[in-house]
Amino acid sequence: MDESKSLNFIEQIIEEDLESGRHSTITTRFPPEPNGYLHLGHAKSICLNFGLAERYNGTCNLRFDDTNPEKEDVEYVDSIKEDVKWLGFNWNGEAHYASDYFDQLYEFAVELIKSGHAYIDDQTVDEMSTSRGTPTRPGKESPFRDRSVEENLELLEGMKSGEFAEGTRVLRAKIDMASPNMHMRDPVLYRIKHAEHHRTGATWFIYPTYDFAHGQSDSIEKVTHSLCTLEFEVHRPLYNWMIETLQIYPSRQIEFARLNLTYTVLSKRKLLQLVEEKRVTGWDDPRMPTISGIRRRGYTPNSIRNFADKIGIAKRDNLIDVALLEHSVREDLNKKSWRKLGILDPIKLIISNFPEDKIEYMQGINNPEDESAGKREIPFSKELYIERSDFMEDPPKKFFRLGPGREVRLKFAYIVQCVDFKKNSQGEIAEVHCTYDPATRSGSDTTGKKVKGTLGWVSAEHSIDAEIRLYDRLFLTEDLGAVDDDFKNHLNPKSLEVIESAKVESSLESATPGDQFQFERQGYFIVDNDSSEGKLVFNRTVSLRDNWAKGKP
RNA sequence: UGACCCAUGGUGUAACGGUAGCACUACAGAUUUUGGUUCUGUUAGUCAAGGUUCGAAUCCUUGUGGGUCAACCA
Repeated sequence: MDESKSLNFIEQIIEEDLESGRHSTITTRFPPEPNGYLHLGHAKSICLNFGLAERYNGTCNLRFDDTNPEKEDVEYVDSIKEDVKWLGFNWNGEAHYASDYFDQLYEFAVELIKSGHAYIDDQTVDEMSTSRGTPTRPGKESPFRDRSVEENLELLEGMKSGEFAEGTRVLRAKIDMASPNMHMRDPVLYRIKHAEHHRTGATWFIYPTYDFAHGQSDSIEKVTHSLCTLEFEVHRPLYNWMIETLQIYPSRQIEFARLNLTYTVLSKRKLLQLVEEKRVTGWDDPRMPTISGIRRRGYTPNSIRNFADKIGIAKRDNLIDVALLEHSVREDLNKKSWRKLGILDPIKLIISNFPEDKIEYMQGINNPEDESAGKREIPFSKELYIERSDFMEDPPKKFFRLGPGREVRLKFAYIVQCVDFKKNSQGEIAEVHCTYDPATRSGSDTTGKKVKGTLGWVSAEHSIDAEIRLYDRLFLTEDLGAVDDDFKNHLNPKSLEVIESAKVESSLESATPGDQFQFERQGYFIVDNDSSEGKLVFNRTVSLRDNWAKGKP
């Protein structure tokens, strides 16, 4: 189908492996630590791992890398599962956990000791840190490095049964303290933690480190291609050392560049700060780049998957323009959303020659991109609301909207001409007075009249009030990776503007949370969960492209 | 001041020794009862210098620039 599409470097590796017969099928995995909410960076990885499995008829596991109990929680496990499902992916079988393998991992540790490849080190954290050396200077071997197998086994057993206090000793691999790769200088394999684990409870007093758990878990699950981000590149020699030394299934680690987005932070640590310091309302604040945030904002699974597709996979560092993300939602929503009329900042428009009590029903096209969406009836009357920005007392030539004497079409309705306007005591426009031409009714216009502008409107009497939350980018700085002061200094103070009483068309009365619409000429909106009986709350997902606003100074 | 990784328009990403293509952005035009959509077009790129070759974005060397690594985090 997409034969013509060029392959990224990982797909090339996979196809080679398939062709050479090295693998007959592939297994990938998405391995989050359940210590926070997933964000767009994870979405890239999810789409990669699950997408590859789909494409090559393989399988993709969901595996929680839960080796650090203090930071982890089931709350995160649940949200991660929900987010993966929301993106439309199904993991193979049940979710897996590194903690499922704690017994096996312990056996591996015993094995390493027996073969002389691991030892218990009693040095303090500081001692170990100094003896590890620096990237430019080799480290020194620990004085405990040559303990006997028996003693090591005994001590490990002691660590396991909780005999020793936290921090008193660790299990280390015996590799090479002079290696130019810091990760090969006798890395820590097990540390003592007398902590409650969200799944294994209090059964363990020792927990494996990432380096001892991750690769082995891949191997246990017979993961063929273990994809991770570039910063793990230096761990690969260790990953392979474990496979060779333990003689276990040879999963292959392949690294790709993580996602960076303009005007966005994608780091669990920083996002956590925003939540904890209440700079946002929570992990699912619609301004957050978390999956739960963008979902609430109105981004669709489809738009995220398309986005992931467009940004590609490579090894070079990148900074993706957030405009590409916005393009992806607009593309998706344009095809699917039903159009509605909604006025964010209303002013009255009164049609002086329209009968006082008359109500006419206009035919509204639900979606010009999809004829099967059909039409709806929209009540039209003498008093309407239009957008404040659609009228100017003294408009420039290129302004295609209303001004004294000017004519515009009211969408799906009549052409009106402005004959007068009134201001309030603050000097703001309060009312615009027009006359309409009955012969210009939409669909049966006999005049052949052409106007430059078409305006949205709602009937004053029939429209319903709504709260609309307009979101803008959370940060003002394009490349937040390049700032050296506190990233929070770059927060956009106007990232949220709440409009308390917008006027929207009456057909929205039955809208429920999660429903998505386009307000014509405005943007895409989703009904928020904060909506209650009689009070709709909309989140603006993204505005429409606006070539007029762009041209203005 | 060591090891490893990376370098293609403004931003991403292809081209696998043989015409540098695609998407986004920007700009211009056409269509339009959304200043939306759609369509057409324009600007714009191989980090540098050497080398190999009939031919180099691609291979080699050197340089330059960027990134990663010194948690009992992942």
